[in-house]
Amino acid sequence: MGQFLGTHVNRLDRKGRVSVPAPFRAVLARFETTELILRPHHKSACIEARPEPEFRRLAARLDALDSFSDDHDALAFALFASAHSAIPDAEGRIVLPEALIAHAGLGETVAFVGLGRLFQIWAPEEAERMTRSAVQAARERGLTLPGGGTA
Amino acid sequence: MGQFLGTHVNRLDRKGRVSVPAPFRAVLARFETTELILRPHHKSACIEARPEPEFRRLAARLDALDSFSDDHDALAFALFASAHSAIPDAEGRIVLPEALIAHAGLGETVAFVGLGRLFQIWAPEEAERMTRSAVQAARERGLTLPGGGTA
DNA sequence: AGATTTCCCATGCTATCCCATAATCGACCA
DNA sequence: TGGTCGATTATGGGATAGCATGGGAAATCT
Repeated sequence: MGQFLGTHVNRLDRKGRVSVPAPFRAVLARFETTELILRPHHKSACIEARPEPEFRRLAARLDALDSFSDDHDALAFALFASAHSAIPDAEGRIVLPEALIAHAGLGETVAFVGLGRLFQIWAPEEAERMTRSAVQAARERGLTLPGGGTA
Repeated sequence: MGQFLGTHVNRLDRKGRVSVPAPFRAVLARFETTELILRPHHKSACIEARPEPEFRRLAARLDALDSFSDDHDALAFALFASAHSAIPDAEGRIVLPEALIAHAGLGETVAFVGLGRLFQIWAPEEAERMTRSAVQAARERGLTLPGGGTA
């Protein structure tokens, strides 16, 4: 399995630890890393997690910009300043930083939502609401993928 | 045979397992995979199943969209968040996730409906009704296949 | 030293594998 | 052409390994 798929709800314990779903860890291995880069999503109340190589790919796009421009600085801040590194321990758990827990409004349980090359961490209720509205948007607005027929 | 053809009714056991029809497994092999991606259909009460490479083809279209747009996020959610990976075991069975069973309203038996490059899983009664009405709709509305060419 | 974090071990649970049986299909032969 | 045999398929149940989770001990920082 090469991409992050599905929604998995796990428990966030008193120490701020949570098990990364086993299938996600398998995907991580496919990226030939153990390291995850966690960032607060710039719009939504969730944490965005990428395998380190994938994050690197994203960061590489910065190089296209002039390193002395204001745009470059702003983007660099957004990308790096509130990012955290996390490596699952022997049991497959990571600790979520306080700041990110607050940003996502997480409680006792958290939902891991697979999104292909990355995944997000939501409060379970919010994750379900997002999924619902995304599916409905796809249905009503006829959102479809470019370059082809019906999904 | 390179395409999923016909309708096959199999039993869903207490553990949520069901045998993938042997001919379908043969088609899967043609795709050079053992992995299936299962998703709830966004409109109908059924499960949609694709060979992993076929799903990947679909997902690749997302890359055409700006990765920070709202449309991209919504689409990614709709596509990935409720997807499940399934690999037939040595006996050719897969387990259907609880959420998908509920979505499709499945009971003791399930119908596998071949649809070419993908197949769907329905409650048998619904499957029969669908094929009936689909044929009728095609006849009444004079539906034809796009892409022309020889009959 | 106190507090916080990381590592390590223990446990219940669930999904996965494995084997055994039954039913079906197709082939081959008379 | 009808019947029998063989092989593959579908299905059921039990064993096993992996996973999520909780608590405690060692290590680290301040």
